[in-house]
Order: sequence, then C-alpha cells, then structure tokens
Amino acid sequence: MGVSASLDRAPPTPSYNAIVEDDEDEYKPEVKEEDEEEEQEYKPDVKEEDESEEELPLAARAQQKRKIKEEEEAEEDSDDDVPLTARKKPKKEVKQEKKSKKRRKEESEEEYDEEDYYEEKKKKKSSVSKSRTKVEAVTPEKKKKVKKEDEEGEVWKWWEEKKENDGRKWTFLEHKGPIFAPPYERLPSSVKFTYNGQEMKLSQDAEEIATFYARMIEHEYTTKEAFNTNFMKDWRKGMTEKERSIITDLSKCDFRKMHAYFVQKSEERKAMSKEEKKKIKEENDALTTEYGVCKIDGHNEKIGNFRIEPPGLFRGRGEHPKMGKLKRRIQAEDIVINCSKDSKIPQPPPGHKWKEVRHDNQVTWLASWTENVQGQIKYIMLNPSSKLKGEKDWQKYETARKLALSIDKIRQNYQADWKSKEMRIRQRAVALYFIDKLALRAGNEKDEDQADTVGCCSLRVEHIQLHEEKDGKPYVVVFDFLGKDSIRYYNEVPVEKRVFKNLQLFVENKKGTDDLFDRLNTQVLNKHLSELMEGLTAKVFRTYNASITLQQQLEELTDPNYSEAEMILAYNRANRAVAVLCNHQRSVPKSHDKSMGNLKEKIQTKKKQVKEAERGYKDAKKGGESKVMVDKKKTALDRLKAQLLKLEVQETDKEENKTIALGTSKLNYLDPRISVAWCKKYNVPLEKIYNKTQRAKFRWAIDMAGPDYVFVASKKKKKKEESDDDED
DNA sequence: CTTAGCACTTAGCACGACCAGA
DNA sequence: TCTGGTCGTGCTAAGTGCTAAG
Repeated sequence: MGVSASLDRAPPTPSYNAIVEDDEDEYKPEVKEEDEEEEQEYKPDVKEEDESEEELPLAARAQQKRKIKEEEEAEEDSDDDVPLTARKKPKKEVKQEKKSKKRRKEESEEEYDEEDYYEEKKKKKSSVSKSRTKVEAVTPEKKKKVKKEDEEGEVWKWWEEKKENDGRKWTFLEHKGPIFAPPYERLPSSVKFTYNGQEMKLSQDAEEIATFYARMIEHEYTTKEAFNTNFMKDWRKGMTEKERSIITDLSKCDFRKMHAYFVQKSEERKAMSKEEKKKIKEENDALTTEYGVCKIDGHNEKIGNFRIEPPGLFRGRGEHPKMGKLKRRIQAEDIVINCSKDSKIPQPPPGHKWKEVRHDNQVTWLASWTENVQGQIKYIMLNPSSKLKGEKDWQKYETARKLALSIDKIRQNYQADWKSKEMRIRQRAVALYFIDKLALRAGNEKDEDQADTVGCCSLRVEHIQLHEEKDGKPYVVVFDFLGKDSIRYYNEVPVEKRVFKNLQLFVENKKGTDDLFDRLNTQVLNKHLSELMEGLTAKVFRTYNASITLQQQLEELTDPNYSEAEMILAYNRANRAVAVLCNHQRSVPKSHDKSMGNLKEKIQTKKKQVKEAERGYKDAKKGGESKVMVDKKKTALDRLKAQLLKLEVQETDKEENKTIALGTSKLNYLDPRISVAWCKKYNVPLEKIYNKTQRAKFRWAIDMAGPDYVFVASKKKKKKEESDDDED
C-alpha cells in the first residue's frame, strides 16, 4: 500500500489514497511566472516589490514605495486587494440573551438513506479489520461481554472497530443529567458585614454576591479597577431597593469578617478526621458513579464535567474587560438536555423543568446552557478517555501525519508566494511561514469585549520589530505580543531576507495599532490551506510541528545505555523543546526557590557522602582488607554515586522546567504513539511518562503503537513501509 | 459574501490528596 | 505523626474552525 501503509490503521480520516509521493503534484501552487534566479524578480506593474531594488538606499526605496502605495490607495475600491478590515462592519452589539432558533434537523435523522451504503461498507471491511480482542474473539455474545467489561473497567477497543463517516456521533445516549451547584447557605448572623462602619444585614441575594467578593479579597483581582467596577454594578443589581440606596461605594464595604469566616471554614474542613473525610469522599464517589457516567452505544463511558458551574465572579485572564461580573446561578430552566429519544430522560430537580430536551445525535454534548457573562454556550461532554473524544484525537494526529507528506510542497509553495505580485498572497505566505516555523496560533478576530490578545493573522504592527541586524544576525524579527490566555510571546527570529522585506512592506504607512496582515484573516488562510490538502487548517501545523519535534528530539537525545532516570530526563527535554516551541508557560511555582535550595543542599550532602565512601573504598583496597569487604564498599560507593546522579538530573530538570509547562503539549499536541513507541523501544515504564489519567486518554495509542511506530518516516525511507505495520 | 452561532479543542491555575523525609 | 512539597485533577476560560443565517 506504499506510502500510506503506516497510516492504514487509520480509519478516521477518509481517502488516504490521495496522498502519494512527496513530489507528486497534488495541488496547484498558483505561483505565477516563477522566476528561476533569485534576483530576477517578477515585476508587478503597479505594486512595489522588494528584491530588485537592492541597490537603492533604504530610505529612497521607502519613499518610492510610499508613493506607489498612495497611488494604489487612490484606486483601491476598484480592485480586490483591499484590506479586509475595510470591509468589516462595526462591532455588533453585545447580545446577552439571544433567542436561539430551535429548528434542528434532529427529528429527521433517524433514517438515513446512506445507511445501507455504510452497512455494506462495514460488512466488507469488518472481515478484515474486525478485532481479535480476546474478549470478543471468544464469545459471539458481545452484548453480555460488554456489560461485564465496563463494570470491571475493562477496555472498549473502539479503535479496532470500523468507523462510520456519517455525521452521526451516537445512536444511543442515556444519562442522568447534570449536578447542580448546592443552594446558597446563609451566613451565620455572627458574621457581620459593615458599610461605612455601620453593621448591615444583607438580603439573601446581596449577601450571596457579597460572599463571592469576600472570598477573593486577598486576590490581586480585587485591586483592579475593572474588576471592582463590574462587580459593584452587578452586585447592586442583586440588592434590594434599600440596600442599593445605601451601598454605593465599594471602598466603604468591609468584607473582612466574611472572608475570615470562609478561611475558618476551610481550615475546619482540613482538620476533619479521617472518618469524616472518608465519608465525604464516599458520598462524592457515589454521585460520580450515578451522574459521572453515561450509557452510549452499548458502553458505559465517563462524563467530563457533569457538575454545573457554580455562581461566582467571572475571572477572565489578562486585562479582561468583563472581570468581576457576576456569573449567575444556573437552574434546570437554563439547561438543554441532549439524549436518545428512547433513553430514560433525566429528571430535573423537583419543581423544575428543563429548558428543552432534544435528541440531536449530530453532536457529542449531553447538556448545555448559555452563560450570562459572555453569552457563550457551555457544554457537558464526555471524558477524554471516551471513544468520541479519542477518535477525534486520533484523527487529529492522522491529519498531522498526512500534512507531513505534503509539507515540502507546501513550504515551497509559500516561499514562492513571498514573491507574488498580489499583496494578499504575500501576506498569506508570510503568515503561513510564521505559523509553520514558529507554531503560532491562527489568530481569529476577537470582539472588543474580550482581553486584547492576538494570534498570527491578528498580529498588529506594534507586535513586531524589524531589525536589519541584531546581535550579529541579519534580518531579525522580534515578536512581542500577548497570545491565548494573555501569555506573552517573545521571540527574536532571524528570517529569510524575502520575508523581512515583505514585512517592511506590510508595515509601511501603518500605525502600530493597524493589522500587520490587513488582507488576511483565518477564514481566508484556512480556505487556502484546505485547497492544499484536505482537512488542512492552521492549527494542524502546530500539531504537526510539535509531534515531529518530539520524534526528532527523542531520536537525538536518547542513548540506549541510559539509566531510567536519564531516559526520563531525555524525554522531558524532548517534551520541553515542544513546550518551548508552542510557548506553553506557567507561573513559577511558589515554592520553586525554596525547593530548589533544598535540592541543592541534598546534593551537597550526597557529594560529601560520595567522597567519604570513595576514601573508605580506597583505604580498604590499600589496607588489604578482605575481598568481600572491598567489594561491599565498592557497591556502596556505586549506589551513592547513582543517587547523586539522580539528584543532579532532578535539579537540571527542575530548573529547566521552572517556567515551562509540559502538560499542555503532552496532552494536546504530541502524538501519543510516539511516546508509547519510545517507551517500548527503550524499556521505559510507561507510567513514568503518562500518569493514570493520561494513560486512560491514550489507551488507543498504547494499544496500537509498537516499538517501531513512527509519526513520520524520515525522508526518503518511505518505500519500506511493510515493516512499519504497528500491529500490537 | 460577511457575520453570528455553535461545537469542540486547548489552556493555565487552584486546590486537595498523597507522599517522602524530619 | 507531622510537615512541606509535588502531583493529579477539576475547573472553566479562551482559543479554533465550520456552517447557517442575513
């Protein structure tokens, strides 16, 4: 099966036969008139271009360009080379409680015409791919087995089953609905709130909202103006007429008693006896067993979040304009339930009704509600260990692997586009280059009422600096912007001259607050990408580059003779390379310095011990002690040395990990089969790499990948595929 | 087309359970 | 047994990207 042999256990994505050899012309790079010589640049008639005017001093060139630009602008509306923003309409009003249309297709979906077709296909396929799971092989009584298997926590090997490709996500779904936040309990009357020094008994609603704030007064959120303003506004809405007339100034509110009360409460909780804690845990487990599991297509699967978010104050990240707003309590009346028609419909709490019960098997969620702060829909969905999530995950990595097959082409393609005469194409090409090289996020447009963060397509001029030369390197672009979650991205990147010149062009005559890529947005980019490869979007590059980096790094950093500790350090380093690439950060753990100090101390002590042991050993040897004695000392010395090494490794690891979060990439970007294969190949226990949750999530990969699995075969080795069958 | 709505993935942080060393 | 620290887990915000509506 040639190239796709290593992919052939990959049902999720259709049509791998489309992928052929690297150099196959799969898509038409619409590069017009490609020029052979570097400098023999295609000359756009009106537009400026970059290289061929090399000789002109920069300033002169700039002027020239500016002039052209002006002309260009003068007749802008006639061509399609118009900044996208110019077409954009002003921001829409904030829609809080939009009535959503309920016209759904779910009623009709029971009978699909294609059904038979898929049945057919399934039958044909199943003779080949039907799994030989021990469980299933023995009994044809699948149903019975299944029940047993789930009770005992055995594995549903869905990845060995044929995947349907209609949009249907399930055929049977039954669950108990969500768990609601516990009702508000009033404060004991001994806990006083004072306003302007005056004791005040608050109404229930006002008190509840006050407690949300009181819990947070130690947090730096409460020092932010936006937080306080938003809170005050929403709090006042929850007050009675009378309260509202009195409480007008947050700074006159004294929440300290309330705060102290909660601190005390939490200490009491901590101080509970073993038995009490156990009892609570058991009650909790019981709830989890009842509500945390659903029945889907003959299997029990865990639900991810079956508890409704409790009311509280919205905590946005970064400078979120809505921070401090009240997140109101969710009732059954807010909840839409999704389940099978023929399932036991979940019961709303006594005296309540669901907002709606629907039976939409085109979606994966079990329940949803609209949150009031941002007007977004929240969902209750399955746990990552579920088939529905796992299959999607698997498919994601298969798409990334597929990208590997055409990445060379795509790179050539966008490099050629750097010279395009069309501005929008150049912008697209440079943006794509960043996405590919730097693993930037796509960068969708955002509303004003969210924190000001950007991704690639939404970069603004103020987010980059261009240096003809920096620290001895030519053509350096300095990126400095806030990305997702307001995490800062700072990077100094030497780029190709062409890219640099293009950027100078994009920046020209723009204010810092103007879009860098004014003729590009994510839809345009993704449209283009989907033409290059089926299923290709901007985010695939992140997955691809993350996974391939891990594979390469592992290859590079692993020495088969390593001890287990060294193996793990090697793995973490490879993982870290990816985390750095993807800019996955974390705040330095509070205890970092301290625990680092402890570690260092330990190392010192251990060093001393090693020295002593060394001396002891030498003395024994010289002193002509018995062979047994000498050997004993030698063993002791070796053990100490090993311990020291382990500590030192730990130290390195810890220091390097200070501000880098490994978890995110491990969970979301790294094809788990790479890690599994590596573990199997070098006999590293998988538990050292993946904890229990992670192993559950990646069960499919653990089962599937053998020691020889490769994410992508290294270049020009794609012929000998048969051996890459990762069976078992 | 553009835009809004929707579904789903990706993200860092807080907190509590648990564990190793004093 | 206590304590300090680490780690796992839950939580929920914040992204991406597709599609239907306007």
